[in-house]
Amino acid sequence: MEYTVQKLGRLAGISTRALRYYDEIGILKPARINSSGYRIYGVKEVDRLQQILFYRELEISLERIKAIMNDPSFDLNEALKAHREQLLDKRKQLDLIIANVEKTIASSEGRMIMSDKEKFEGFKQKMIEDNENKYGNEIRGKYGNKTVDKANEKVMNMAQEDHEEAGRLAEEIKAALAEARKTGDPSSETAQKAAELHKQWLMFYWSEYNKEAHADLAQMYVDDERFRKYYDEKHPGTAEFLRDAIHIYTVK
Amino acid sequence: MEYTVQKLGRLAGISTRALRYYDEIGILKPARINSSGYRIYGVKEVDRLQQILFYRELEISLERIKAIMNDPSFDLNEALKAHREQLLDKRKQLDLIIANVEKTIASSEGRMIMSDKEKFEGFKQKMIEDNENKYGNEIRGKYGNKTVDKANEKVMNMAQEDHEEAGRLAEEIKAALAEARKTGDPSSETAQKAAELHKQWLMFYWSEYNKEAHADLAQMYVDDERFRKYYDEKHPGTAEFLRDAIHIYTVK
DNA sequence: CTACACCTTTACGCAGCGTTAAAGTCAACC
DNA sequence: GGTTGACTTTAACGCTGCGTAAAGGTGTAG
Repeated sequence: MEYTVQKLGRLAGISTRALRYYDEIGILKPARINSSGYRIYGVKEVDRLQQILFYRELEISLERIKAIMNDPSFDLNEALKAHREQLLDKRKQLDLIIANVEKTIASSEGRMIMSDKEKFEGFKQKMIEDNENKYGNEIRGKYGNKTVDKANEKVMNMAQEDHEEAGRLAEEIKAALAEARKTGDPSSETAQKAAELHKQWLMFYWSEYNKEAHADLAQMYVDDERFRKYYDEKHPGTAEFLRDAIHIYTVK
Repeated sequence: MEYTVQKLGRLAGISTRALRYYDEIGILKPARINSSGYRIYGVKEVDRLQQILFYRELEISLERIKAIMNDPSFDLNEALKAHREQLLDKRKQLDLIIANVEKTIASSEGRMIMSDKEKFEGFKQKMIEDNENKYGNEIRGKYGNKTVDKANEKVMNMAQEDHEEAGRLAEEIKAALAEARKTGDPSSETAQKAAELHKQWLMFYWSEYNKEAHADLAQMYVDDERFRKYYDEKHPGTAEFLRDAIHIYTVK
């Protein structure tokens, strides 16, 4: 069977330009050139093109493909088996990404909540690791994995309504805190109410309440820049005020 | 948390050049520029970059990503669903290519014949031309579709271990054949053992054994140049010898 | 004060083609 | 045998997503 550029292109699903380019760079030369200068490809070229496409599917550069295929020690069978393995790996990766997209869809429809980390699961990027280490691990080490992990777990699986409810609670806490700060007294009634609200809010994320952990968390709000920023946004010192209120609350 | 180019690059697993490029094309601008002209990125930019990488993994051009992320009426949900469809398509195509590799392996081992069209299955989005293969169709007509198709099906679904086991068997057959050929007698014990091994090997690919089909296949090994080549590689006449041995084996 | 690792802009290079442009070829139908 | 229309050719520039200098400024540790 003989093919002109377009016929081979249609057969293989690539453009005529690509075939001419392959000729140009010497990775796939036609079997012969006819009297009018047309490129004519034969059976061997078809097979070679198939090989090229296999490699290209693995995102190997044409340069390297050429080197590989011109290597006299090139073992077709071995190469094919390697292809199979690599393609199976690729499929696994793809499955991860598909799972990710599905989770993201669920998340965008409010059926699920994703942690930032989850959002990027499936992408080979090592990513946040370094960063996670700086803060995440530090805090984990200090306050224990269980507390943080359980919170994460619950946050991740929490239904949307819960999230909204928690959001309302968070607003209430903010309001109560703003009110309480005017008194300047963390043991005041409003301050203690804020601490109580904070406990309730926490219970959306923690599986079980524990005074010590609550007190530790309050300290974390002061120690960790990101948390502190959240509370101190409008009124500096709020994080510390909340910590004090919670510390009083937890020993009562 | 604030990041310079290199820090953010390390965080996200991309180059500083890429970050400058993203700034240049306006897809990701730093939160601010410090007094020395350094790019400083903040939390929002980190999130945005993660989004960008997410889209990029889905093989969307930066141009489109930019449009997507700048368009306030962009429907995330719709886009995600479209992405999912594309990814599922991609997986289907990948499965086709994997099946293609499996078939090509079978073909290179002489267990199967592929039409030119088949060789590119999975690479093309659409199958357009019916490009008839001289051999494939001929032999299908001659020996029946069922035999060949069933073999294909099984090859495609075959598990890894089976494949390796089959490979070992193929080696055994080769060895037995080489041994048997010395006797020159296809009815000799070693020749019959080779035929028996060949049957076992076949059973990796056929769903059920059938003496007639086995005998037909043996004849095919002689008739078809490509199969014959595989067996005659070292010792011409081996294909015929095997055929004779199998013919004797199948009437026993 | 000196390393040295960072940062900046400018600018050319590269793969793997897509895309004209200008011109020749082939088969079919009139 | 002439025209059409789908094919082919070479030559050349364009595009994306950066890599890779080059030439210089900055930050900080020793």
